[in-house]
Amino acid sequence: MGKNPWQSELHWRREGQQDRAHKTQNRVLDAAETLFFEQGYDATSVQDVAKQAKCSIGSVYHHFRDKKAIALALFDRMTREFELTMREAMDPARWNGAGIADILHEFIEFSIINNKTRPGFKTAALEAVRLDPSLGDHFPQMQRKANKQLKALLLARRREIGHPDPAFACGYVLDLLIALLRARFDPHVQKSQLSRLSNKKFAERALSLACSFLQLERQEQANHA
Amino acid sequence: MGKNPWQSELHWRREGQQDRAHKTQNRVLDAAETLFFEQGYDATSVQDVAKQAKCSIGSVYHHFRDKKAIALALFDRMTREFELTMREAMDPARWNGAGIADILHEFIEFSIINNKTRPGFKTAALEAVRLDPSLGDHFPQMQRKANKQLKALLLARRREIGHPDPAFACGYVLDLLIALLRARFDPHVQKSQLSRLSNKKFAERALSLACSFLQLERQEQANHA
DNA sequence: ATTATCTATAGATCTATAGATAATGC
DNA sequence: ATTATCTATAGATCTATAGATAATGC
Repeated sequence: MGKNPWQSELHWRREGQQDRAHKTQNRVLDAAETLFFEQGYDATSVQDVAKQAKCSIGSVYHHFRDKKAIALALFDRMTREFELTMREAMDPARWNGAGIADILHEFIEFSIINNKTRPGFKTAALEAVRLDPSLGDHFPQMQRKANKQLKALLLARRREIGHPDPAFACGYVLDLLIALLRARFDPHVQKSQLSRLSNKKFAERALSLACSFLQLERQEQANHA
Repeated sequence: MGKNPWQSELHWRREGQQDRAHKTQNRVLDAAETLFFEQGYDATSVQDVAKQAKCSIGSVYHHFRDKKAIALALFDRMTREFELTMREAMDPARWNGAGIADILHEFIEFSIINNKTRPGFKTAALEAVRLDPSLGDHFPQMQRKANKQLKALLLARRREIGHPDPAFACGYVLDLLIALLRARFDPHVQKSQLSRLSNKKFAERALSLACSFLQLERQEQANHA
């Protein structure tokens, strides 16, 4: 019997020893990412995942303890990617000389791109939490952390802000932008006037709304873009 | 064999002849509304629904052709309720003497209440569309219609609006409010600063944001509330 | 007499495992 | 020698139906 293969760092995924092991695991996760997003976790059978990953169902179960483990490993993979991106993006050094408008502009652009390339992120997170409620705080916490860092970047430039309560205003503006982005990109949401605008126009309007709410004084827009 | 019992107006639901038939059907739909919202359609078995509705699985299948039919009938029931409410709420006669701020205030309050009493509405709609893609436009169309009527109510008061493009501004403001409401009430969304505000504060801020975007001239707020 | 309800179960998945076969890399 | 892959299948649901029993209301 030897040691329990599931007692690795990620207890739900086998620690592969060969090269093809890692490749197969990633193919399985890619397949799951696609299918869980398109059809949902419950409506996707492990057989479906195996087929899409071009391997057998036995192989899937060799690498993942059970179906749930696939979803959890997928969430883990996405989380790592997201945190890596955030660490880079939020580095204060990157933003020397940039104004609030620049930062918000970049945030909007980044979110638009991210929503296109990783449409299944939110779905995967929700599924993971449903399957393992002990994860319940992980995703919100991660987002809250990103929000906090972003807010700090803005507040470091509070001289630009005309709003009487800069701390509140920054938080509110970020919530507002996130809400707008979701309204536009979440496929679960009705198509509205927001989705009829071009990406460019949408970004423009969102930015100008945010700037006017903050009552920015010097509109030093996009001088590094 | 007689005539096909499913060939009624709602082809997925049996036309009940007795009193208890209607009661049972409604109990089944109530059960489905609860369980589909809590666990999702796929994760809920027909057995679960029968148990929650306090009837047998055979009874469920007597009234509904298959599991899918339950979800479609539920969507149908919710849609009818929603349209009825809308018809009343949007009646222009109801709004004689009211200003834009009054209307928006009421819209926000109504949405808050509705989100509490019918949390499963959106979920049910999404499930219905997933099960029968030919319904794909029904829900967005309904929302678009409601939006249009609301927009008309606002535009009938365009004298109050200072924004240079009132038509665009009204559409944008409604999208904005809907996005904010979703960000606050959609359980699928992270808790943010928005959810930490009290309902009253939240409504206040949202309203004031909307009014300032429209550049309302006479702020005749809540003179009938 | 007709309609609604119940119990029991056939048949179709779907998850997960067992055991045989093939590939890897020390 | 060890690790990964495959095929075949046991066992657990879950959907949907058949057929018997009970309630309704003309």
